[in-house]
Amino acid sequence: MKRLLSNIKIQVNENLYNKDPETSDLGKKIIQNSIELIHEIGIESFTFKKLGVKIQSNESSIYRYFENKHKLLLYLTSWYWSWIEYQLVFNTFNLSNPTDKIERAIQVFTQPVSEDSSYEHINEVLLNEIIINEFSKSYLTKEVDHENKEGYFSVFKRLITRLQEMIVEINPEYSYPYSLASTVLEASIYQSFLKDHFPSITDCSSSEQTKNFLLHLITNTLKK
Amino acid sequence: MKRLLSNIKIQVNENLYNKDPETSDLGKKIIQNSIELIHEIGIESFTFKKLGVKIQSNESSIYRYFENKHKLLLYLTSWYWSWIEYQLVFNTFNLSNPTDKIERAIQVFTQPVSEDSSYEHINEVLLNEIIINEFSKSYLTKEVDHENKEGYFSVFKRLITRLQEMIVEINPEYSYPYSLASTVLEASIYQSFLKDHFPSITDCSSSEQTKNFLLHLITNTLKK
Amino acid sequence: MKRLLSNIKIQVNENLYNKDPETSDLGKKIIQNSIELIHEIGIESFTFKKLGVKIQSNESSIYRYFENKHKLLLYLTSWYWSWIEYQLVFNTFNLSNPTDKIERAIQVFTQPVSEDSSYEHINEVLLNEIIINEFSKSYLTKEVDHENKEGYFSVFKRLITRLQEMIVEINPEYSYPYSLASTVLEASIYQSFLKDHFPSITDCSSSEQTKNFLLHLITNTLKK
Amino acid sequence: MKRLLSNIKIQVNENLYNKDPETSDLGKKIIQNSIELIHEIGIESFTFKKLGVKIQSNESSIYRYFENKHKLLLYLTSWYWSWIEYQLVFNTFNLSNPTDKIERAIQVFTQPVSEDSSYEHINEVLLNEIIINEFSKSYLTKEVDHENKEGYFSVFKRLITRLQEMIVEINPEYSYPYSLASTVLEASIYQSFLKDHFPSITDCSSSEQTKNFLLHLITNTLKK
DNA sequence: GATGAATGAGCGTTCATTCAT
DNA sequence: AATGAATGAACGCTCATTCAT
Repeated sequence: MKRLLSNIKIQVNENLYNKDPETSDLGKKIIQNSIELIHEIGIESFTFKKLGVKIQSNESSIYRYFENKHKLLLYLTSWYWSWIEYQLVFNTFNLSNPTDKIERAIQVFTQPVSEDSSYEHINEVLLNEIIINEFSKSYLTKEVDHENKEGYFSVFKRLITRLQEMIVEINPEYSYPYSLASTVLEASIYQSFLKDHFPSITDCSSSEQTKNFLLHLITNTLKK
Repeated sequence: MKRLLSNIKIQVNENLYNKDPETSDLGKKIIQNSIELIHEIGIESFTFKKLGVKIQSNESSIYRYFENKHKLLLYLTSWYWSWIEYQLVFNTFNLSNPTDKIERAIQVFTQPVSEDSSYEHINEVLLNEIIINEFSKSYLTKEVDHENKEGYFSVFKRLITRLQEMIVEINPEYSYPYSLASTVLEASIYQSFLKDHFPSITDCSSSEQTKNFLLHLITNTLKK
Repeated sequence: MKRLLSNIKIQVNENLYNKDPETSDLGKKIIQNSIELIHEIGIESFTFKKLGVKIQSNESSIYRYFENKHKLLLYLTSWYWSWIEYQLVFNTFNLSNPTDKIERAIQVFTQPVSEDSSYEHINEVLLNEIIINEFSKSYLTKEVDHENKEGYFSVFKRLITRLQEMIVEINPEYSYPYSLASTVLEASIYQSFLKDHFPSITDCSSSEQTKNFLLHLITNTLKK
Repeated sequence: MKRLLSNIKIQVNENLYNKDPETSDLGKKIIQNSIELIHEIGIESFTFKKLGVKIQSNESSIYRYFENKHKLLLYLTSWYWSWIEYQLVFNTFNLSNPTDKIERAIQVFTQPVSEDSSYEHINEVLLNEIIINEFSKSYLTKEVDHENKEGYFSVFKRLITRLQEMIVEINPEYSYPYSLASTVLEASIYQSFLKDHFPSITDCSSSEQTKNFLLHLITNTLKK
């Protein structure tokens, strides 16, 4: 057992915000309402102006917390992946059988999200849908390399590394553990999107099916 | 052998443009330069204004061809997938062995793109990179369902269906042929992105490796 | 009996058009459809582009007939007033009693317009509503003095002069025959607008009432 | 004596502005300069861009006050009619003779406007000319019914109602008090326009004459 | 004569952001 | 710390018009 849960309080790279939104009511209001608003209108249409109207506060107040909407999106996605990592570690802790571990991991990635009462101002269900619809936009930018160096994606990469480690445990000789891990995590998001918008090119019409699809994929691929 | 090559001249859904850019010099100039410009600065920063400057023409002239930059992106991605479909069909034509077919298919998806001299005004190499960086933004929008109904993504879906058919040929009992097909095509793009920007979470540092990774994944998954 | 009907064929100041729309099918189509379109969307939203779409012809073709939409509006309003003048002269011809004449005149101005089959491509009913809604915009411009010199409003002024002459016939000593004439003609349009949009500040809810209101106004005012 | 002066501070329907221009220096500057600019170039040519240049401020700042130029025009005309109403009430207050009242009313409508020092940033002389040239455009639109419901024309309608009440006082049996009131107010504007641009169809070459014309018209019309 | 293509100019608006309080 | 006001910049688009055929 190596690293253990470094983020119990769900920490997020502190360069993603000017002022930690967790430290004030306005900050929490910003987080809560930005999740609702981005979910509702999409990140392209989302503006600090509109968020300001929603929280009945001037847009300039939001700038005290986040430099721009892109940083806010990075904050939200980082929080999400941190929260998922927490669940992954928690759920695979103490399991010795590598296959059981992988199964649990896939379960964490594919099971329907339900609200986590520990974080009152965060609606994890909506946040999950934001991940599905907006996460890739957070790295498909011209600034990705710079932002990667700043560590804005480190939680996400650590999550994939954890999955890769489980893969290696099953088959240490497999040549593409990282690629398999990243493909599986991406697929868990992607199939979810297809289910809702392009059902004709997916067989996963439930999270159960997605889980089975990915589990079968991963275990078969790793068979020696 | 069912459908044969329906798009030799690379046809694109005609609702994606106001006026077919293939029918005039200005139109071709728009295509050629938009590929270069989107590749260079990304779709977010890309505007008709900037394109107008680049082609030394007023942005209003571009509106004669495309309603907005989103439609232009859809045009370019549709063109790309149509071109890939052409290669897929061409390369798998007359092959009787299903495994050979799949191998060829994966090769088409993963091999480095080289310029196709048949389409002078289109730089397929740049276009491929646009697909990697921008394709997902073309459907991750609030309008996706409406645009899907309009048929803007039909080429892409048909391509996945072709791959799915090959998968079924290999193992007719496999439960997730569509999901496997869509996952593999998405992975071919995704791993390409990771190679360039997040090398720490992929093992594919060459197209050869991506091909082997996906081929191994697909064949192992389909083993009975 | 002085001037008689100078415009049997409803002539319009020839500087209002580049090419007489009466002389070709396209020209008549332009007139007919511009009346429908201006009536439907108002002169502000009306453009040659939209008219071009409606008549399935390029906007540039319309420029061969009219310099711009303002000239077209002037053409239509001139035509209308010419047509009204024709009816006025026709209806008051041979009447010797000045009071009868005035009554007929008011009737011409206030009675509901019905289509005149002599002019197939012109819908007089719609044109009348255009007058009500758009006529004042044709002269409330910075170019009014220049356009007045060009004679673009001469039909309208001649019409008022005809009414003024009738007023003088009734009471040659009345000091404001022109002002009374112009006020009455304007009121006939204005009350019509109020009836439809500001009913709380008019008592004329029918053309009959408008006629009586104006007739009473004019005759009482002229009483010695 | 019924209602008394409800607008001493010249109130305007608050839906006509985003932010009350009276509450800041920039707001007053906008009002003052928009009056000058609309007077100079007309409402068609008037744009927020040009106004921005004139007040050396960005056009976007003007949007903080007014949604668009049409709303600004409605604001100015509402202000004007409110100011006229104020004068009407003030001048007819305490008069018991109905004929005297009407005379005063007509005088208010026709006398040359002179600057009112109480409102420093408003040039009433120019504003009066704007009314003459642009007021009708404020209601001759496709949105008039909706805007009427919003109450944008209530001051104007109240003014006409006041005049109508005076008319009824003189002759309670007269059938068209509203139409007479609206005709007279409209005529006071219209004759003013004719005087400047179509002198051949008016006899009113001075405000004195306009007053006499209207006074004679109204009193004769109301004679039993 | 009629049309299709192209274009310059500018409109109305929004955005992200800064400044002053 | 939070906010209201102000702003520069640019976006997406339409308009009126001209040119070449």
